Amino acid sequence: MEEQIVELKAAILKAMAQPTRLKILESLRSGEKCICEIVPTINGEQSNISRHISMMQKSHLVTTRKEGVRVMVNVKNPMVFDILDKVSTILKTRIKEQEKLLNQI
Amino acid sequence: MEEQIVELKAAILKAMAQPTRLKILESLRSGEKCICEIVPTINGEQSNISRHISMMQKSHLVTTRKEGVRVMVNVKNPMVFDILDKVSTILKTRIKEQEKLLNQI
DNA sequence: TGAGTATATGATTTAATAATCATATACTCA
DNA sequence: TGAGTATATGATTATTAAATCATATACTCA
Repeated sequence: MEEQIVELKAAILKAMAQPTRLKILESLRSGEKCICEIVPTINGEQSNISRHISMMQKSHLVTTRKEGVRVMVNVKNPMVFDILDKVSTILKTRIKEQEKLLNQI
Repeated sequence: MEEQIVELKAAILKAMAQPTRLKILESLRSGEKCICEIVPTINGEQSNISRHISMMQKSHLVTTRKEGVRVMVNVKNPMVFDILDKVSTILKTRIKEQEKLLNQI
């Protein structure tokens, strides 16, 4: 696989691989939200969330549009949620395995 | 969603979100490989690859076992490949869209 | 127009990452 | 046992990331 492609793929994953950004994405499962709604939902700092959204926009993970003074954010490709679901499943599987090991003691 | 859970999910994604680690994972699609095989396959530096594999092991993404002097590596949960596939699809979709825009010029 | 609300961004600090070189460790087999 | 191969790791360097505070910008509406 070519270097450029690998880097583009890594960038997509990287844009998801951060707690604050994960929370933002999860909060967008229900659809488009303005930043002013996301901030209290995930209980974050406005400037920090603004930066993370700007980062995800540059990574083509979310789209934004202005509505008056507000900035509406949406996930560009819903397949992102499929990835988040898979990550959840991987985590659940892992925790179940750890529980099994514990029960053997 | 609880902070701990979000951090665990982010850690899983982070373990994938790096070009060298992506290459290592891709090289493991065909199954278990020793590090000495991975190094020339992805054309990387031994010490660097060793560190990345150690990192992915700590993140529970891969498992390793010793076979003589060799260390055999395998992806722990094949669902990781599903995620990589989705990332590919997202990237392809994006590039197709960009092509469409170009054709409008 | 001016107050109020929403968002962006400069500056700073702290921490984490990735790569590289050199070297140590561990195992195998002649 | 000793050479050769495979892997790990300490030390270093350079880069990037994340959070925070303060402030700037932009839009709306009374």
